This record gives sequence, C-alpha cells and structure tokens, in this order.
Amino acid sequence: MQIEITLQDGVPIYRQIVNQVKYQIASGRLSTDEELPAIRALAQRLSITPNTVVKAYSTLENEGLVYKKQGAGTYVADTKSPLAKKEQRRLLTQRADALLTEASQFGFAFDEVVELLKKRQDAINKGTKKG
Amino acid sequence: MQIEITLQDGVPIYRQIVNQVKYQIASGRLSTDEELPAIRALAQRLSITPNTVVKAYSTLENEGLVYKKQGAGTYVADTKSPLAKKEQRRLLTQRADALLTEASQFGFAFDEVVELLKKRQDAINKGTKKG
DNA sequence: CAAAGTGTGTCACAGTAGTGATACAGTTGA
DNA sequence: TCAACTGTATCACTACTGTGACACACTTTG
Repeated sequence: MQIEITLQDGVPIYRQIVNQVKYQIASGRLSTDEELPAIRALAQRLSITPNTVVKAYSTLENEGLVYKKQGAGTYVADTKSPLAKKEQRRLLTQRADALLTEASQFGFAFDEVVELLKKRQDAINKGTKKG
Repeated sequence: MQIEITLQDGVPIYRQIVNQVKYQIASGRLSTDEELPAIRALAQRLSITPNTVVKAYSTLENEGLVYKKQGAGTYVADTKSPLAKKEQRRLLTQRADALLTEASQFGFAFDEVVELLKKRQDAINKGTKKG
C-alpha cells in the first residue's frame, strides 16, 4: 500500500489519502476485501495524527469504497455491489448537477457541455499516459 | 432586481446572491450593461452586511459576469465577450475534470458519465418546468 | 482471559470562510 | 465645489474544517 503525501499542497492530507486509495482501488492495485493499513500504522508512517487517517477512511466508507470492522481493521469494499454503486452514483449525480446548473447559468447549451466533457476526457487520458 | 435569501439554508448568503444574479442574467432578466443594485442598498434590503454583497459581486466579477466601476456602480458584463466566455469555460472545465476524475476512480466508463449527464439534464428540465 | 492489535469517541487548537461594523476613496450631478 | 451617491479596504467576531493528543471499546490470537 503505497501512499505519499505532500504538505503545503493546498490539498488537505486526508483528501490526498482518499484520492490515492480511490485510485489504487480503481486501478486494481487493491482488491475487494483486502485490508488497508491500520489507522495508527499509516498515521505513524506518514508522521500525521491518527485522526486524519480516520477522517480519510471514514470518507471512503461514506462513498462505499471501504468498510470498517470495529477492532479488526479496514477493508476494500466490493465496489461492484449495489450499495457501493448507488452511493457512487449519488455523488456523481451531485457533481453532474453542479456542472449542468453552472453551465446553464453561463448560457451554455447541453451539447456544449458534452463536447467540453469529451475534450477533457481526452486531455486527461493523454496526461495520464505521459505521467 | 428580485433577490431573496433564506438563512439557515446551509448555502452561504453570498452564494445565494451569486446564484440568483447568475440565473437572472442567464434567463435574460438582466441585460448587458444594466446596473445592479448598489452594494449598500441591496445589503440594507436583505438586512445583511455590505461585505457579503461585496463578496457576491466580486465572485460574479471573477467569473466574468459583471464588472464594477469604482464610485459608479456594478453592471452586467457582456457574457458573450471572449473574456467572459473564457473565464466561464475555465470554471466549467474545473467542474468537468472533477466529475471525470471521480467517475474514473469509481470505475465508471466515460459513456456512463455522459449517460448520467443526459438523465440529469432531463430531470432538471422537468423540475424547472414545474417550478 | 490477557495482551496486543484494531477502530471509536472526545477534547483542543490553528487556519479559514462567512459575516459584520466602520472608515477610506472615487464618481456623479446640481 | 460639494453633497450624496458609488465601490474599496481593514479590523473583528463566529463557525467550521483540518489536524493533533489521548482515552475508550472491540477483536484477534495465544
């Protein structure tokens, strides 16, 4: 489980952890039911307070990406499970609504939004190929 | 210029002002170069501090939707102008990237995102027809 | 059951966002 | 010019977010 944080990044530490765990789950480097680093262990390794890791793990739990067992550990959830999918869909719907509302207020047509999305998808793909 | 705010809404007052002005510009109820309520006047009418209105107007200015003239007033910008469009596109790009990144981390395919967007667009349209 | 691991809960503090009061500075129009 | 408007700038208070220290409760393992 490789996680690196950069301070003074503007991005909160717990967010960095969330994003990196998300990415590792999405990329298949973490599989269902696999155990995540213990809260204290990760906290010590990153030289941060356990609270921050707790916050990160709780965020991931709320998004349906991991589940915690009191006294046992934190594990990767089955992201294909209906519950997880539903939660993820809820979050994406929020983002989608925000985008559409803003676009509408700016006078952009729906097709323009889709077009922009396509361009960004291409840009992101090219970016990750290099990185 | 009809603006209404609801406290204890969770949404910050200055955000409510921003959104309502945006909407009125988008819907054509405010036209280019039309003057917005003076900062103090609006503040007094809404029973809030001028600072909050300043923040709202400044946000709108940063998004290229209005422009301010020191000592004179605040006016609706030409939202079709290249500068305004560019600024709006920049903001939408940020939202688009956030959506795409999140979707990718959740294991959603690009087409699924577009599909979700279409559904939400329909839902929003139906919602505003009623309201 | 006991030790050593795990997550949970509470209190605390710094930084920031949101809002408020008030003084400063430019523009308008008689 | 000057009064009455306009936006600008600064300081302050409150709530919340992000992070930190530390005690509590549950699970595992022997």
